[in-house]
Amino acid sequence: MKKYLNQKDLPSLNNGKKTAEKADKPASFFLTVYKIARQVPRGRVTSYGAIAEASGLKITGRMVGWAMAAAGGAKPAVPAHRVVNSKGELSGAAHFATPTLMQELLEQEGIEVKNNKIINFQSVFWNPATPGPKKRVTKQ
DNA sequence: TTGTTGACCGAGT
DNA sequence: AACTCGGCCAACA
Repeated sequence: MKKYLNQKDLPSLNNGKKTAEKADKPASFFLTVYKIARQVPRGRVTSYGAIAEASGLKITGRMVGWAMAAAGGAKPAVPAHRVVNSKGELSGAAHFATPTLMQELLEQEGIEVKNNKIINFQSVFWNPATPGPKKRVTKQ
């Protein structure tokens, strides 16, 4: 599998001018996804779908996962280990340097992982769409 | 160029 | 409870 070492190597970015016909839209959702992922605080996690939703772009969790797969060498680093699926499972663990690395990183941040799944997922979940106080539910 | 495949997700069978 | 399916975008074969 091909790996991207840094942003310059990413496909379809601004310099690629392929998808950048309009200026009011990002040329690629990669950067948007990375930006959101980097806001996840230490000791908290979010989900692929939540990032997709918060991006405001028409992308789905699948695309976020794909972006994460390419995030390996991105600078600044993307805390991809803090992104799990909607059930709190470490579905991306296999993509790390070692199959156990993702879990180890999470445990270092005080997150309990058992059976490839986060314990107390609900309480450590961090929603990028509502990062602040959890009042105000502007959902339509 | 067309078709298949994802670190997904929720709704429908 | 297990399974399929549509939606999304880009990369491969």
